[in-house]
Amino acid sequence: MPTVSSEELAAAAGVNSAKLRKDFSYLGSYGTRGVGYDVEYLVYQISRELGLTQDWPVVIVGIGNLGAALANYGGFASRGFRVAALIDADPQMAGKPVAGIPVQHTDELEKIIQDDGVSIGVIATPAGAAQQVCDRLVAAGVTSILNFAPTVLNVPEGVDVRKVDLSIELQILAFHEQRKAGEEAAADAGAVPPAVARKQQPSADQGPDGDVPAVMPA
Amino acid sequence: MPTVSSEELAAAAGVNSAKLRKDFSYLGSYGTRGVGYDVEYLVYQISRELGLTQDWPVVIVGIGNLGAALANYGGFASRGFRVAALIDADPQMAGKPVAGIPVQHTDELEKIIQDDGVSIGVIATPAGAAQQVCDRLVAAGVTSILNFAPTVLNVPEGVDVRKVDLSIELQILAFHEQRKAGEEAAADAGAVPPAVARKQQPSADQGPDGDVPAVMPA
DNA sequence: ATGTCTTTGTGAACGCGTGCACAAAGATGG
DNA sequence: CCATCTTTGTGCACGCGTTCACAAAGACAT
Repeated sequence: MPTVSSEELAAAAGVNSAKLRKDFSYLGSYGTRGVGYDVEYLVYQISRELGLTQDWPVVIVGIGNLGAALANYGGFASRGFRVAALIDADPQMAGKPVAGIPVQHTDELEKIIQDDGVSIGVIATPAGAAQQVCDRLVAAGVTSILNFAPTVLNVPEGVDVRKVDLSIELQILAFHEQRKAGEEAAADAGAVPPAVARKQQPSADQGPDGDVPAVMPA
Repeated sequence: MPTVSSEELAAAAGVNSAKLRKDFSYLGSYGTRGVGYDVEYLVYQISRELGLTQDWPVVIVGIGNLGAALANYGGFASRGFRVAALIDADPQMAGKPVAGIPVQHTDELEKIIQDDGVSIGVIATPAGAAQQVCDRLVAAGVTSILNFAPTVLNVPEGVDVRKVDLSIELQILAFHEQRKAGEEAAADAGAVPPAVARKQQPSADQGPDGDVPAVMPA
């Protein structure tokens, strides 16, 4: 029976082994003292907890460059996601296959969602259309939305929205870049405030978004 | 002179006003007691600190659907980013304009980076090509890389890498979705461990990635 | 000038997650 | 069956960020 110790896993992931064990302990006692964790069993338990064993049908609305890129993205299937439908407002797109899936017109949106029991929607439309699409998704029964449009969406209670702003990642890189450049100049007495000064961790940890202030101008 | 109080800003951003003031204080004392912050001045100071006032030339390597989507993305220009070049390995792409910018062949990579003094590179290639592209970017002088390919990149010390995995965001939504569905069933005595149980904050805070365990199987 | 009122900037307390360190558990060998 | 060795699971302490609460500062009216 192939096993791993928390120490091995921690080293591979670049985290502390105690933290890893404590995290696992929240899922239950799946390890064997003196031996470690049964790899196969552990993978199954974590997969189950994260929802990877379930089938998640998703719809992608807005089949422009980004929508097409998402439809072609290979990483979804292996994580339990299934592209149930591609939807676009342009009648010209209707029927045209993208990533092997025929694009359907926005008129079909409600029907698709209800028929397939879709609870997760991806919005890759222009900013102007996002809120409207969002409202229709929610009305049709979607309760989780991944938003790529540069707009803040208003949703009723109980609906989750995650916003992906591609420029924010660049922003963070530029922020560090700037700091690299000004490092010598700013080296004199505390010119760099503590909360902003810390650079990334020694280990491979890109630390969510933490090193950049939360508020920023449009 | 248009001003805002920390209280107003905090309410708009959904954060605590004290935290906001403390954050601002790291940048300096830009407020006026009894009045608030001069909007224009504050925006300028924050922009400058974040590097928005600088010009950041970036190159995008790999002009598939995703690369094209990035090239067309409007949010870059307003944040100080300028697409210096689009690069692709396919000779067929060379010269073809995407988002008004002609695509150049990978052979030109080093020259472009050095000529334009590019320090930020975006990798939107297939996974197989990513490390190779990365190495060339770094060798040519790039010190910050935004990686969309589903691979972990190896880079020398001093080079920043941020990885964007589009499926992780879906993962997080599915995780919450699963919890919503199983909520009634799991309502009995502590079936949901504390660290995993907490849902999103009362205020509009999608909280980086915090509510999902850091380690997960491939 | 003096007083009042608003809002900042920050010292201090609180809370939470991380890491340490160790006892308990189980495997393995004699 | 006992001793030893490995590795888990976790109580506890530390550190850091968030929040509270208030004194200081400045605007504005009288």
